[in-house]
Amino acid sequence: MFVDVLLELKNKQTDQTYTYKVPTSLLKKIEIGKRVKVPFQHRELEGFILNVKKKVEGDFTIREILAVLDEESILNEELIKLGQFLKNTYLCSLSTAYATMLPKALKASLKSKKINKKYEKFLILNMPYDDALNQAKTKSQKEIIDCIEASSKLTKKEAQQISLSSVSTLLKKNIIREEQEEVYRLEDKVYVSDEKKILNTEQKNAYDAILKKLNTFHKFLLYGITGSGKTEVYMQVIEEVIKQGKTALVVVPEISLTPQFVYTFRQRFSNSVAVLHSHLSNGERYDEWRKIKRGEVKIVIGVRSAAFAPLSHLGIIIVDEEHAESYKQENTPRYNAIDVLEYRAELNQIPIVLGSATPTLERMAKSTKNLYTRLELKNRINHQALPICTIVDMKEEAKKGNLILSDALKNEIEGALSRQEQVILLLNRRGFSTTITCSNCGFTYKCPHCDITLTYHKTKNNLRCHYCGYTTYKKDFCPNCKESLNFYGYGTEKLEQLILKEFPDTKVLRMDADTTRVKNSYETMIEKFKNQEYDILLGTQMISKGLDFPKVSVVGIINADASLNIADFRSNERTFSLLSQAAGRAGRKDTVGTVVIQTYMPNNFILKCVKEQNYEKFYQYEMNLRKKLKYPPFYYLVGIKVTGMDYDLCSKEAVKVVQYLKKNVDENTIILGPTTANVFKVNNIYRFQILIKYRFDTKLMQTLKELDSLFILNHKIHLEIDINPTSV
DNA sequence: CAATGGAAAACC
DNA sequence: GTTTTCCATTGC
Repeated sequence: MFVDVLLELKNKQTDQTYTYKVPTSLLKKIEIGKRVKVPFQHRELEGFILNVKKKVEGDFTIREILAVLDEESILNEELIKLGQFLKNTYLCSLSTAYATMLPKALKASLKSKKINKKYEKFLILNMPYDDALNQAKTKSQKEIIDCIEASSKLTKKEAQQISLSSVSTLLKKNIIREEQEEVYRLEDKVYVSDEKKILNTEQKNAYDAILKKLNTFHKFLLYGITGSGKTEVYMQVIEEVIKQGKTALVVVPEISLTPQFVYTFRQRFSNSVAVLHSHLSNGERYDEWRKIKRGEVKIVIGVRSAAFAPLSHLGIIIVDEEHAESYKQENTPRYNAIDVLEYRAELNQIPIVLGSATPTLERMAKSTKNLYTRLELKNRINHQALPICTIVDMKEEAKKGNLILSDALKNEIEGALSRQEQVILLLNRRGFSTTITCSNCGFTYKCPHCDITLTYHKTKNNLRCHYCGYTTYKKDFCPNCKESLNFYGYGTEKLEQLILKEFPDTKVLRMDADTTRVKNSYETMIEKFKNQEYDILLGTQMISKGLDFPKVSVVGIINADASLNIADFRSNERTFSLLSQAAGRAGRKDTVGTVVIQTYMPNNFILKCVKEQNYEKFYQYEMNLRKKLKYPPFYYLVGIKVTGMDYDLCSKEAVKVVQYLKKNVDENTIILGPTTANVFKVNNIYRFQILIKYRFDTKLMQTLKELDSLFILNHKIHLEIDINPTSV
């Protein structure tokens, strides 16, 4: 018997299976999807069995498998197909695909130590209770025996808390023995059960429409404004799916910031929920993965990577906040979780529901062509009023000397604070000031490795590059001419300082990449703000996703222009969605919220749409623009980055890539570039980019594959192909 | 004509 | 990914 093994080398050169012979001793253990240890040149490597066969063709020496590493198969038929899907769609190697799909604990890593299953030791009586009690000498020994008898499983840890020495005495005398059992690292908490809510007409219609399509592959777009009760629709559909003996996969943009969402599910479905998010340790993630694999849970809630959760008997897939950009992975494999999930829905012949208050233009457009069935929730449950939105002209404010905080926003903050309500301020830039320049000689602090100015962080009094992490210390005077330095631009640190100056007695919580580095700090901060330990929450856009605080009545957008001015075809969409989401959060329970948007472009059309909360208007405007500029949903995009340490070589190769493409793609396909990337040097690596726009091109995929293979062996130039990039 | 070094190919 | 092979250049 022979097996085809995919080695754990993520190199594209070795992206093929190698054939090994199975020694008779291991014949019984052989199964597709298990990992094996094999000899490869002078080393031992791990790999997956992808095929079992009786005959071998081809001219090469065959070596034998050394060991089978798994008791149960890791990759089932569906996961194997998902890996191939990733490879074919995003042009990555198969081993990279599987490495992305599986928990890191399953990878053979030489550097970090291996992550194993966790075991807990339990104590068990070695003889009848009465005999044990008779043999016990001391009071604490008797107490331990009592405890073992009383509880079905007493852990060694618990017993040792009574008396460490007694435990060891009892063990030595063989009165008790210890046994170990595999345990999961994340404890299951007990939740108060939550009653299912009665759906309103709109929700009921959506619910009915989805139920009608259970057990068929069907795509839904659930377009419901914030507070319209999408979650309740999801939950009741899932309830029905579980009743039919199937499972559900729910994908969300970021769990740490939506504890409420998970909490509600746990209340309703108690322990049949597994959660996969980015803040789990490798061990915890491995445990959750095994729970899912073993069929111990009915529902999985997770972020992007949960698209690969090994659930069997899938009955429904739900993607919440469909417009979120975190569904696209920005490094290899550059997959989009929604594409993967749609493929999975098709494989399983089940419905997929994509929900959003501000759907992406692509999906909204497809729903008008009935490629998605659109379900609409136009009203907020309980008919809560939408927040009042004000646009403040910062040009006018600047004349008054208000560069960061407008009078209008200051008044709103004051009002909210006096009513014991909370405030959220959004500023999408961390640090204190973005540029430090000498007005005398023009010196500016710049990163020596990147094409970017350094951001000053006052709390640590250092200057940092937000691209490569380079850090240096600030001198008090210009290092060039000894004159004094000027600070330009502002970030969250400066805003925090200003707020504390303006409102001295308030408690301000700053959340950005700098304050949330420690594990669980997101969760604790969000929890503390919710418990009203703070009055004002300020932070970068990490706080804009899925915020749900009943006591927040004022949301301030400090610099709305920052996201509008980004040179990217999606910046309008991003801004509209970001501001609408933030606005939707203000005043959710009984208060009418206020949103203040500060801008230097008060007449901007997108901002007006936000103010009116008019998605339709935004949609029409933006679709027009996209059509004119030949962007999605009218054209598909492929981005290519040519990078390398040698500027000239890089530039030459980028030109060659364009020439190659022009020769080998359909004549209607548009190829733009090469141009230098936005930040043309990062970490001393120069970056050129090429953009492909196409509608139909039967040759393109094949051409891209060939192009990719041309650069596999080139160590000086790196080529990265991004299929359907979310930004350019 | 051997020694050296970097690129390409092979690895089952 | 590491090791082996190949080939051209360099050194004496």
